[in-house]
Amino acid sequence: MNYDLVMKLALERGFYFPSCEVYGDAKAGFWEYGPSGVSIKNKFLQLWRRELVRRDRMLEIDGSQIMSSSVFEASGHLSSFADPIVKCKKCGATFRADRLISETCQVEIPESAALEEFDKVITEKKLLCTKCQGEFDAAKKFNMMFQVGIGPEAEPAYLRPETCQSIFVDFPRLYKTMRGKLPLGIAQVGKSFRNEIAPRQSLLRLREFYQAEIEVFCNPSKLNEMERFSEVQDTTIRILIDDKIQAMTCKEAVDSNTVPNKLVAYYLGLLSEFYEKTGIDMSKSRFRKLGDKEKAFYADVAFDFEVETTIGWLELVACNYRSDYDLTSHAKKSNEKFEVMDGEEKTLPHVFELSMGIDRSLYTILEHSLKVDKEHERTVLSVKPYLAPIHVGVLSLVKKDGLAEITDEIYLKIKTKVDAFLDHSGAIGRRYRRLDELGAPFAITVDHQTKEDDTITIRRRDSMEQSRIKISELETILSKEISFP
RNA sequence: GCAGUCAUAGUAUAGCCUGGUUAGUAUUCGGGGUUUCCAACCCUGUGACGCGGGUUCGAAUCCCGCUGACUGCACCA
Repeated sequence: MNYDLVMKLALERGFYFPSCEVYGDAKAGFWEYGPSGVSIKNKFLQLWRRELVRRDRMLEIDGSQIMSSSVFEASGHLSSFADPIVKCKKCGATFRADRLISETCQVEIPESAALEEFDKVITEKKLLCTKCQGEFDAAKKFNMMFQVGIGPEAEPAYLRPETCQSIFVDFPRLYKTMRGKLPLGIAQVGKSFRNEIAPRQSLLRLREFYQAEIEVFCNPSKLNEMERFSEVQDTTIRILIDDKIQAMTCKEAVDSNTVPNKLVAYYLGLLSEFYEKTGIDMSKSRFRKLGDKEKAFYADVAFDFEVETTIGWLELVACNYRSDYDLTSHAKKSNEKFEVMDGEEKTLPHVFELSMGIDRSLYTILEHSLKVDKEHERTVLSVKPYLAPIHVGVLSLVKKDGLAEITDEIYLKIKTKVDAFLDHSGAIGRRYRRLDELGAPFAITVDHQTKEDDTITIRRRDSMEQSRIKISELETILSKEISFP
C-alpha cells in the first residue's frame, strides 16, 4: 500500500490530520490524532508496555516536557544540537557554514567550532553566495530546540528534544527509592519537540512528536553477564551487513561479534519480538549499524531499526549505546552523585537506549496493514485484532421488526468491555465496508433468526466469513479473539 | 531554507487561459423508502473556491504577499 492511500484513509477515517487546519497560518510539522488514531496508539503503547516494560520489569516515569537550561547544557544539546549557518545578504539563501567552507575551499572546521572561526575563513577566502554571488551575513547558530520563557521575566528553558533527559536526571532518586538493581530499564512515553527546518510527510517528520524511550542502565564490565539473554537467544534478528540483510539468532549475532555483547543483543531481540507482534512485515525490516559520521554525538555504538515502506527505509527506533556520556555530564554539571553499588562494586552505569518513534511506527503499521481487495471492491485495514481502533461492529440487519432494539441491548452489554461501534443505518454491505476500513476485526449482526433462537452472525474482517453464535457466547469469544498475545 | 509544481465540499475532480446567472460532476455523509447479509436502487437534505491585500462596476478566475502540500537539493541531533 502506498503513502497517498494511507493519507487518504487517515483523513477520511479519523486516524490523523493537520493541526489547526481551519487557520491559514497553521505551521507545518504539527498533526493531530483523531479518534481512530488515538485508539490504535493507545493499544500500540499497551503492547509496548506488555512486551518491553513489564516483561523486563522496567520502571516507567512521566517527566516534564519543559526542562531547565542546565539540563541541556549538560546534555550537550545547547552546543551540539545546533548547526552553524550563514545567510546570503542578497538572495537570502542559507547554507550550513561548515559544509559551505569544506566544499568551496577544502578547509575543515568542526561544526561545533566558535562562530568567529567560520566568519574568519569566509572573510579570508572571500567566499560568496554560490547562487547569486552575494555577500554573507555573520554566521549564526540554528538550534533545533524550542526555547520557552518561564514566568514574567521569561527566563529561558526548553521543550525537551528527546524524552530521555528526564530519565537521566531522575536516575539517582529512582535507583534509591525503587530499590534498583543493574541492569535496570527506565521507560518513558511522551512528546518531544524539535524545530525541524523542513518537516515533511505528515507523521514521518514532525516538530512535535511522540517517543517511547527506554534507557537501560548497566554495569559496563558485565555486558555479557545477562541471565535473561537465554529468553531471546533463539530469536531471529535481521542485521544489515555489507549491504546485505542477514537473518540470525541473537546467539549467533553475539558469537559472530556482529552485535558487541549479550546486553545489546538481548534488547535487539526483545525489540524484534515486539515489532513482530505489531503486525509490521518483519521481512521488510533490518537493524542497520551506523557509521561514525551518522551516529548521534553521544553514541558509541548505534543500530537503527528500519522498516521498508513505499517511501523508502524508515528509521523507527534508534538503539544507541550512550556509555556514561549522560550520567557523567549530569554529575559534573549538577554536583550530584550518579554512581551506584552493583553488588560489591561501585560503578557509574553505562546506558543503552531504545528510542522509539511512535508516530512513524503507527504509520508503518497502517501502511503494512492496508490492503485493497479488488475482488470484493473494498479497502481493508488488516491490523492485529488487539490493535484495532474498533474491535467489533454491532449491527442490525434492518432497523424494523424489533431488531434494532435487540442490537441496542447487545451493544449496551459489551460497550464498556470492548471498543464496539453501533450502526443501524443503510445497507448492511456498506456498513461492513466501513468497518473494514477502520480495521474492525469482527462485526456481529442481529437478524430475524435472532428473535427465534438468540443467535447472531459474526463476520470476520479478513475472510468475510460468517458463522452463527449464541448471544450469550459473544463476550467470551470476543475477549479471547482480541486479547493481547 | 532554496527551486519547481500545486491549493475548489469528508474524498476525488470540472470551471481559471478568455473575469459576469444559484460554482458543475462523482462519491461520501444525514433523513425517508425499498431490499433482507456484503458499497444495489428510489426520494430528499447538508456540504467547498487556503489566508490577506490589490486591480475592477464585478474576482474561484488577473496581480502581489503569506501559509500549506508534493517533488528535488540541503537538513534529520
